[in-house]
Amino acid sequence: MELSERDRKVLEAVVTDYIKTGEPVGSRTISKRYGLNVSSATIRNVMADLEEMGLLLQPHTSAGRVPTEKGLRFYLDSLVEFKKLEGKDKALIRKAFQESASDFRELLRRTSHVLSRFCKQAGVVLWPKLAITRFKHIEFIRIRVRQILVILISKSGLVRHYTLHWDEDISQDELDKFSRYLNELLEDTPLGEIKKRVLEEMHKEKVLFDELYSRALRMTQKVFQSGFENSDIYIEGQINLLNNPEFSDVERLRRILEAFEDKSRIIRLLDMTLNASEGVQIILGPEIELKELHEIGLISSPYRRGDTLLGVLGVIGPLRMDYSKIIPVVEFTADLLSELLEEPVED
Amino acid sequence: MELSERDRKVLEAVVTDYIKTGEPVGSRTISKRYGLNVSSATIRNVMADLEEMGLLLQPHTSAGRVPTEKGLRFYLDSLVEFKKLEGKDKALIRKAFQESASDFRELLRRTSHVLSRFCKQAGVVLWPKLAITRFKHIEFIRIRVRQILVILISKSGLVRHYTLHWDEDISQDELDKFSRYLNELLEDTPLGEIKKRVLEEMHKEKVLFDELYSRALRMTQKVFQSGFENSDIYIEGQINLLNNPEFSDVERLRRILEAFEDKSRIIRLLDMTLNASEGVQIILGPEIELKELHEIGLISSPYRRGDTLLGVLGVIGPLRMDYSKIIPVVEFTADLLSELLEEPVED
DNA sequence: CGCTAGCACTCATTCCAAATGAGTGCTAAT
DNA sequence: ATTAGCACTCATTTGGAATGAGTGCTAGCG
Repeated sequence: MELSERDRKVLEAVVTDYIKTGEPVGSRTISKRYGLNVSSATIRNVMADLEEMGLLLQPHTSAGRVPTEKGLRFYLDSLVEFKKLEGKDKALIRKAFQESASDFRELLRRTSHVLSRFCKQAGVVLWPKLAITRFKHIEFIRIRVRQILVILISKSGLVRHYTLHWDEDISQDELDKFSRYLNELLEDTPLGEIKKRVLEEMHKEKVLFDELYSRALRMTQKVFQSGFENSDIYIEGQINLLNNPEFSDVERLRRILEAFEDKSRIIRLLDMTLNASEGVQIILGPEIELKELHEIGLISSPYRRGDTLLGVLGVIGPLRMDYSKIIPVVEFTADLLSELLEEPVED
Repeated sequence: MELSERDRKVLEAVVTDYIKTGEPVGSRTISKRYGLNVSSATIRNVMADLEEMGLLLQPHTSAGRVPTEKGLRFYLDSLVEFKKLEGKDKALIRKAFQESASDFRELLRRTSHVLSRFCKQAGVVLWPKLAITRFKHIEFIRIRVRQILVILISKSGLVRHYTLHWDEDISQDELDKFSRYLNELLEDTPLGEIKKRVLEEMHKEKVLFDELYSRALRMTQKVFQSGFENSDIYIEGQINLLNNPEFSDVERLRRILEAFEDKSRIIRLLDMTLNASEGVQIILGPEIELKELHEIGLISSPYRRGDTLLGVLGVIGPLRMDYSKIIPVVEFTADLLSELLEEPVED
């Protein structure tokens, strides 16, 4: 597929105009408004070529052209020109963050909020996987007979808790001993390695013959098997999607919102982009197999603390959205969040 | 306002039919389908009377009648006949609960889910106010310089946490002393009374001259001032609202969803019903001053543990919803949840 | 006097055919 | 290679007629 300079210009014009208006765009519009200095007839010929290549498509004879998914992808990969984020906007985003206390949760929620507000679409943030953070503290609280509240705190201040049902009753005193033992044993262990670490420990002599230790370890094992696996996300600004004319059809809208209702699907989607690569990524609905998400696009970027990737943030909207503006916003926000999460040196 | 038996029957018929179809209902429909054994002309006369009283209303000449808010209220207060919940349905609801582990959060989330599924509207559950539960445990974890993670656990197993910024750095050792002291001091105190309790303690002699104690208390004071106030809710099944033809208009839908986006408004609404009275309550949008909620109705009931009201659960939908079915479901679910929360005697 | 059959009237909705206009593909001329 | 010109397509708009659900009113009946 070789495109001449002019072909590319026309494709870009079509995509740009389509993104702006949402309507099929005709040859006359392009020749008049996009400064190619050729007549509409010429544009028509070019457009016919592009259609043959599968980059454009006519909803019906005698309508203008609309980019296909392939056309969009081409545009994104090699044509899109980012609008530079103005200092003013940067300042605004910065300011939106300053309002929030630096509680971790609050920070992430804020992030999804900022994204949704600045991009006028749904903003989404994937929580860090517990597995990548390090152990700080564990606490067992006896809530009632055979029911134990387990609280796990990671070094970075993430808190998870979970109610454990145990088949014999254990006194709070004994549970306190559990915590003391485990807090020492597991100090600073990456949470992903806890299971391994516990297994190792279980085979040590001092544990094999000590009822308390081995109980504590068995409990830990159970906790990490079931309780703390799942990630979570924040989605905010779903209403913004209503502004997109493509979703003013209730049936379509329902399909989208249904996909959002079951967060696990979005989580899987974001997970994909987490492991994939650096920097801003764009996923177009039709490119993936999840058919509920057929009509949406995702612009995402990982955020990090220091060298470790923590999670992903991004913007979800219709396929037709203002990529040239949103991409820089997502990129900037990811950088900013990473910066805010940076461990203060003094620690 | 005196209504004859026949008037009431007609009103009931109009409301019932309107709830079923969503269309203005005409005199002929009523005379044929609701067994009043009078002709449509008679019904017309009655309807004209009801309209004069402000219970019905004609969207335009030559349309059928629609109940006004006043009419709806009258229907709810004295006409509605509940469909008894079939044993089958009860069993289904019970079963839906059994799938969930008895983690408190999980239970409440489940509840909102069940409500939304069985009523085909949005289900909502208001978390217990912390203030009404009792103190179980507090823990301070030093996350980094001058940043302390505070974790509060109530007797019933609710967990709240919150990052505190303190103006001097405190070692983990000292923080541990704080917790030990406070855990003993505050054992079983109702959380609503903590501030008072702390103030009292601050004036005791042993505290006045002990730097550690007084610091711990000051910290507690700050924590309870800012951190743990706000309630939370679960809302699920918002998509169900899309099924209601009255919300297929995108503009209306947006107004509703906007109200949901900012949860605090719904919280206030639910709060109102918490303190108001016993049993199932119904709030019609137009009756309250929150104008974003003008077009919705709320059917709610408090849930409890033993004798203390914990929170509220309910169903949010359009004004036109199937009250005769939803009311029993809400009632039953509230009872069931209360039952599930009942403290086991052995504890 | 309450009820009802009948009729004229209203008005939102549906239907349909004609008009509109945006946009195309093709051809012939430059 | 480009473009002006033209015939053609087809979704959308427009407006007037037909439809039909429902009403209010009147006159007659038991």
